Amino acid sequence: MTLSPNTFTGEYSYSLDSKGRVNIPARYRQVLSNDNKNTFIATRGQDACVWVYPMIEWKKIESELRKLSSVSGTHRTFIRQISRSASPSTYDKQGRIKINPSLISYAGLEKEVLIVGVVKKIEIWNPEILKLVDKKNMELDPNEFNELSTKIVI
Amino acid sequence: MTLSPNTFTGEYSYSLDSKGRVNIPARYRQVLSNDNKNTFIATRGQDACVWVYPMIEWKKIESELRKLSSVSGTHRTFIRQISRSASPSTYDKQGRIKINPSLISYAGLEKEVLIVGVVKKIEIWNPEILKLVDKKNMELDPNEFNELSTKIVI
DNA sequence: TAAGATAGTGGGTAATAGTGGGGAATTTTC
DNA sequence: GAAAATTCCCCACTATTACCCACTATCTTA
Repeated sequence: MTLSPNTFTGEYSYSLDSKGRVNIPARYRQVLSNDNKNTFIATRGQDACVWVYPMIEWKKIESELRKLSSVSGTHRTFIRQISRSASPSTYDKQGRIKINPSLISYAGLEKEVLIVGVVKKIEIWNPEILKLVDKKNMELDPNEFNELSTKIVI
Repeated sequence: MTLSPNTFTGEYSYSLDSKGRVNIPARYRQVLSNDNKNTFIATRGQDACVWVYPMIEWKKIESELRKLSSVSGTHRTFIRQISRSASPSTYDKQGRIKINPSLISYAGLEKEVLIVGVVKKIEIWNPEILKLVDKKNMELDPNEFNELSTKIVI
């Protein structure tokens, strides 16, 4: 039952408690490689959700950001936008990480929360919002979908 | 919870006290390598904010300055600008550094202050001003921005 | 199907982090 | 050289966080 390390699939319904903690599904914790030091980085998703990277994966992004130059205004803005919402959290004895308040409000999270594994990272959604976003996307980009399907064979 | 040394992410809301002191977030102090000797260098940002470098990172900038002839004209001007207003500050027992009055007025800082980790350095903003700057930047170069994000963010 | 093990949820408490201010030491100014 | 101002170091209070324990639900295995 050992899948590829640091690879997340499947979805789970968990709860966000009053202290802003969410459980990372046991299966996700089990596939984490040791060099992650039980640590994830939570940040704003492109969609209205929270993206959670295992530490190793985030470091790749970080090293790309380091290569950008502060001489360029666009680069500065870009670095700031990505970096400002990123905060690390090591999971506790019960397997929970802390999501900070600004991320919770960005993603509109309430008590019931949907955790979705999207291969390299994990998404945390308000299930209501995901339902809406899904619906909209399906209507919007049937073409892009077709295009994708020629590239990726399942 | 040990991420890369001397790397700053996330944002924090702190206050600038009547003596011109701001707290450096505990998490930032924790990732500092020892050779920084608890010292930061505060200087004018390219945007309307204060840039705060850990000492080690600042030394790299100084060495760029010494190699002036080998870098481009813009780069040279850039380095000179930030170098001339730079002043070091070692944080006190409570983790605060002193920001000198000319920097405070340059960045338009008031009591409430936003501290943003931008990977190699730290920015200190008046939150109102950052909001305006953000808005302007987003409108300015959406294309380059998207290009960057497809390359770097996964 | 019973019993042990594992997983998820909630909450209390000790330790840490942030804020404000006092007073000694040092520098500046007249 | 004395007074004033500034800087630096320390202490104290409060809010927040991280850590720990306990309970329940679910899954596994005999």
